Amino acid sequence: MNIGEAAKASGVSAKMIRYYESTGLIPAAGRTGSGYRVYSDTEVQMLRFIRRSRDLGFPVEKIEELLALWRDRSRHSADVKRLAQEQIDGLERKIAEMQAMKDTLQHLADACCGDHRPNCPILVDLGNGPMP
Amino acid sequence: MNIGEAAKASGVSAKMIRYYESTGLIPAAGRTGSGYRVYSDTEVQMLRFIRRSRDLGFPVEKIEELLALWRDRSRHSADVKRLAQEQIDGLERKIAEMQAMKDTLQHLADACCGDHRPNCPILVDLGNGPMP
DNA sequence: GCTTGACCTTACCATCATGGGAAGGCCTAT
DNA sequence: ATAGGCCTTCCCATGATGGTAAGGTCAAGC
Repeated sequence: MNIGEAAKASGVSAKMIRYYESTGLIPAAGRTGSGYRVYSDTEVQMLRFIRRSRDLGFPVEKIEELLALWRDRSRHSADVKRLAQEQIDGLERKIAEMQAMKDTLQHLADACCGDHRPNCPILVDLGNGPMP
Repeated sequence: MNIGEAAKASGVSAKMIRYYESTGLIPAAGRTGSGYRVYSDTEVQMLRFIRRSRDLGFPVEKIEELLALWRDRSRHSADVKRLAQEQIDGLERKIAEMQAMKDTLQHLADACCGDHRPNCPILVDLGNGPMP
């Protein structure tokens, strides 16, 4: 399989496959005589693992740890669960932060009549609102 | 007021004030004879407006529009409300996305016993889970 | 065997908002 | 006068991804 086929099969773009190789997240792929990268099913599975982990929001740094555990047949599932829980907690924090922004904005937007007049509580808040 | 004082008074770091000036988000500040930037209360208020807008998640690009409306005394509040609503919608989308990630992870973590054994449904999912 | 088009390679640039640091100048209090 | 704290500009880094350009390769059709 060349890089384009591996990309289609894994859902990771060719560009990103090369990037992951350059940063050491995945080992350097084999090459044909003319320099094309070659991928086996095993390597494609690893790429799918990475893709799925990215889809769940794990940063590449954490995926490195996940991959190490994946390969380690004597891993403790507690270590995997801990990484997952940390990710859940991080998501929770970001969600709460964005929900707070959204609530504030919704409150302001509700108070704005949104017509042709210049009068606007949203702008008033942005100009005079609470300081950090 | 010099840049350090303006930073303290507005909550925007000196670094970012210079950056906003370099990108044209704010007009170039006046200078003392020796080249120090000088800020008036009006300019500090504009910086606070920016800071508050950033805290509500607006990208700088949108803040440019908000600032223009802020200065425009014949604005239509409908335009402000539209910007706010777009921001609310964007936040909503990101929240939903992250909530879906979190739910999936929670489900997987709940199924992982998290002990010393290597057996782990989280890794199984990452390796074989749904394709994009 | 030659052309064509699709693919591969590397290398560089851009994003977006922010921080870090270096090298050098200015200002104020002692 | 000197020390330390502020200012200036300039350059680099982040994180994950996309774009583009210049050049090599492969496979299919003629």
